[in-house]
Amino acid sequence: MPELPEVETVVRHLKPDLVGQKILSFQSIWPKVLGNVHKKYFNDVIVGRNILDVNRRAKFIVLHLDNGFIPIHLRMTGRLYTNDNIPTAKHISAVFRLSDKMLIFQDTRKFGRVYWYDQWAEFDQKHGVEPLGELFTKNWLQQSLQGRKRQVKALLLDQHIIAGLGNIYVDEALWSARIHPLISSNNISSVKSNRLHESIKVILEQAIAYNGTTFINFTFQDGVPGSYRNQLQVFDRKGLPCKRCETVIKKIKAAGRGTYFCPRCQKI
DNA sequence: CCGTTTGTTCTGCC
DNA sequence: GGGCAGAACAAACG
Repeated sequence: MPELPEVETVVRHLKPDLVGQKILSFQSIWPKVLGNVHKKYFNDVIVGRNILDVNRRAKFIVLHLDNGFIPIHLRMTGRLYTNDNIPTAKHISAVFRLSDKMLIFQDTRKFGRVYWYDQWAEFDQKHGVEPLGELFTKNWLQQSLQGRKRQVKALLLDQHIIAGLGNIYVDEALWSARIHPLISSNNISSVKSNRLHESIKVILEQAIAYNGTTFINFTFQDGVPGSYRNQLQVFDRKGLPCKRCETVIKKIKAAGRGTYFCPRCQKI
């Protein structure tokens, strides 16, 4: 379940491998892998094009071509990696044949999708503010919370508002800022809002530094796994003592997701 | 069969 | 009609 730090990690690993490569062919193994474009058109528009850059927007890995953009969403179980040969692994959704390697999209549950946009703005405007970008200020967060009456966890998971946070890092950030996941966003004080702002930034930056968390069995091509799992303070700690006050961590449903919090540190 | 996962899409309520 | 909550959905697995 890759979130912002995991997608960022994938991008940083793939970028040197992909920039400068030419797309020779594209093969969709899983018929529904293309999200917003037909196979024939996609083939026509990308074959022979060069990869100029690779970056991240929200939870998308974006290949920048000289005539448009290929955003790839991993959803829950997607993996993107390069390989010298045609892959023999199971659950391959798609393969890009490049100048001197293969780009493999492997996805056990097949929720992941590949998209096509010829205009950056059309893709970009679908997503909210980047929590590590310049627009994510203390003021912005405070107004975004104050101006709505939504459960704060649901608000933070809403990709149209903030782009890139998922279940794990929302729970971590709310614990760190001592905010109950179900509190209505307009009832969050400016002190807590500022604390949340800081928590989100620090947690995401640290998770990136650790190459992310959430790939349970994930290793990169060079065998390095994401190790932020060892830094988690509250997620997946149901029944264990809070690391701040030793109260037993509870698990509830919030925004339809399993949600971990400390009932003493995070009061409504 | 059920629960779990993400983000989109829908339905229904106020 | 907007804002919101919650359910359904796409798929696979244990």
